[in-house]
Amino acid sequence: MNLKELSETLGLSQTTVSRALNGYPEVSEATRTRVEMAARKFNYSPSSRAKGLATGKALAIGHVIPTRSKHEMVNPVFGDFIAGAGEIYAQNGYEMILSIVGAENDEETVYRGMQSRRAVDGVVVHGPRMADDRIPLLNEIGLPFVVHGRASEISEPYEWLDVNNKSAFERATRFLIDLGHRRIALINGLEVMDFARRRRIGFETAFATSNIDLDPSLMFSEEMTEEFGYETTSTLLDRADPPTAIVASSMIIALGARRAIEERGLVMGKDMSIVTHDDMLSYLQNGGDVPIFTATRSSVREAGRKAAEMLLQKIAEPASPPQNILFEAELTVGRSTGPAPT
Amino acid sequence: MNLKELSETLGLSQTTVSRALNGYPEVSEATRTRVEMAARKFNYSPSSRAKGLATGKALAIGHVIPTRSKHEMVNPVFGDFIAGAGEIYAQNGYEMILSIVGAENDEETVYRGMQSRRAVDGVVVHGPRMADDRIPLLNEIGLPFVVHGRASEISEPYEWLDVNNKSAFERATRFLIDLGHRRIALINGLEVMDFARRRRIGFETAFATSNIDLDPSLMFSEEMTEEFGYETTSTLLDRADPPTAIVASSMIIALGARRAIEERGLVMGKDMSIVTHDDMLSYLQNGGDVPIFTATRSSVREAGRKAAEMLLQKIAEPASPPQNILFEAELTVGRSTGPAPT
DNA sequence: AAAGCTAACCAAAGCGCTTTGGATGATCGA
DNA sequence: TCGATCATCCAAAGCGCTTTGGTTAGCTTT
Repeated sequence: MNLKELSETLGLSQTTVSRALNGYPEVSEATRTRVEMAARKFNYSPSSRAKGLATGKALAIGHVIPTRSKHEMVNPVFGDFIAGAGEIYAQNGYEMILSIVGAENDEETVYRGMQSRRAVDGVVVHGPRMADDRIPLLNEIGLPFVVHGRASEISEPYEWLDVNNKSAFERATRFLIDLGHRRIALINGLEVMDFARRRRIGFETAFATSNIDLDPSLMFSEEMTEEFGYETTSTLLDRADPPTAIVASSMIIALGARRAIEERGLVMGKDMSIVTHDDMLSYLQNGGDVPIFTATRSSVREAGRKAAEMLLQKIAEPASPPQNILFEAELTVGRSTGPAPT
Repeated sequence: MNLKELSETLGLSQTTVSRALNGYPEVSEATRTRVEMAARKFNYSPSSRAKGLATGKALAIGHVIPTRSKHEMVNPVFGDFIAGAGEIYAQNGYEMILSIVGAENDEETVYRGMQSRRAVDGVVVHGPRMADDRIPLLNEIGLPFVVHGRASEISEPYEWLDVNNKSAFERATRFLIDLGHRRIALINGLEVMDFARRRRIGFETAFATSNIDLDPSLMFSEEMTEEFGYETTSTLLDRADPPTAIVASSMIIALGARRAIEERGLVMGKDMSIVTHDDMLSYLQNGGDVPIFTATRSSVREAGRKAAEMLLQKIAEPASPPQNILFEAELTVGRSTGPAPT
């Protein structure tokens, strides 16, 4: 069923039917309801391609997911993020177009392609890296975008929302210091990723402001897998001078760390304290009345919702100045931390 | 830059330019290369909406992700699956449209909407349930689809690809039985999900064919979270008659189980054996020279690739009979299993 | 009662592409 | 040399919508 057929069935012009369906005022209420009933009855919805062509809008948002790391890893955070964003798109009649891109040089092609094919009205940039070249690119080609995270070393203005990674990790570290810990390890994500760098800086700042020396050999940076958490913690525990606490950059890492700890018959929160960042993923709930892990938490699903809202607003008002939102993570105390063993 | 402008720049008709770009023969090689160069130079690609309107194809595939479970959980498997599918779409000039749907009654609306808006040429059905009503629906409205998994109790033919869950779990269970285990627990996903039921049947079959009684109080079925694996295993270990082995339905569950085991100072593979199903997710590698977990493994990313290929082929040849593919999982032995303690 | 409004509708153009149905000149067979 | 065949190219229609620029009939004004 298309517009023409529907309007013929109703004995009306396409114009009137279109206007009735789109809520224009120059249509009597009587005919409007008549049209709406018919549309429902025949299960008519306007072809999105035709509508897009006529209006010049794509009514779609692109999400480009980079997987250019060693293992072509799809960041587990991503599922929950787009679930959040998807809610907002659905409410506003937008579609979500996903593009998974592996090799580095393809990235520019994908964005330019989306733009020149007019496939999307805007994009969400995932996993920003330091000095990320996607930001100047998108600004240049004039495709509206919002970044989930930030890119250091980029001075031009752009729209982003981020967790305050630095302050979160500074507070997490200080929390451990206050518990008497002095040798604290950081098991972080890859430092090409902007968030990882900010977290390290937060970690270092806590030491600096507490006038405690930090041992650089306790800082690790790799892709955030369970294996990495396990291996690193194992190595740490086998050292002559193991740390008494660990700050981990993700639940997955923390799970690996816990495995190494418990494998040795040690007790988390007693022999070794852990604070982790928790993205509050739906299948990795840090649950219980008292959470397992002490964690800096910030819902990535909520971030997805917010990012989508920002982008839709930017598209509606392209001239408005770029918005920036900084979430503050909350530090929730669980059972994985305790005073430093004496 | 659009077709009209490009053709004017070249001093050619739109027809010729279009044909040159789409590889039609009635264009001289000389002009074809001239056109291609110009297209590249001006970064021209045809508007996907206009192209879609003109050809009647959407050049897009829909993925509808249900999250109607308790925690609105996004199945972690899904990220890797679409990464696989995305590769194939990219190679064939298709776009992937994602729709996350929460409430049950919305599901039909989403599919019908995609169909009547002509937004997609086909869809991939995720997470099939028993007697899944999406299958008759899609057959009825004539939207090409392929199911990742199967739906029992549905007799009409449809296109699917699946892991042989029954045989995998039967083999896993028999493997434990051969090691001398008699009391074996099953920690499974929700049984509304078709795969979970098939796995239980495989589990039961192994017992039946070995003439061993199985204790129904050792079978558990819930959403597959780390917490569920942990709580269930904890309860099991605290029983007077704990099992000596566990068959787990996902790595996430297995991680929870391991936590419960090691928390009690027990050793996995000695005091308690675990076999898990491993979807080979990129961030949950069951790595090492000898894998940590003995597992039935089957790459969900590969499944995504295959599903995409099947669907594109179905779209190209709608009249062809539905294809069905059954992957056989491999059983790889890791360190989580050993002979039953005497 | 004529002029002016307004409410309600409509015909047709246009969005950017593909495709049908020619047109044109060059080449070829006889 | 002349019609036939090819190789190239093109004008225009059509995909399904929105939107511009009307028209028409019924009411107010004065």
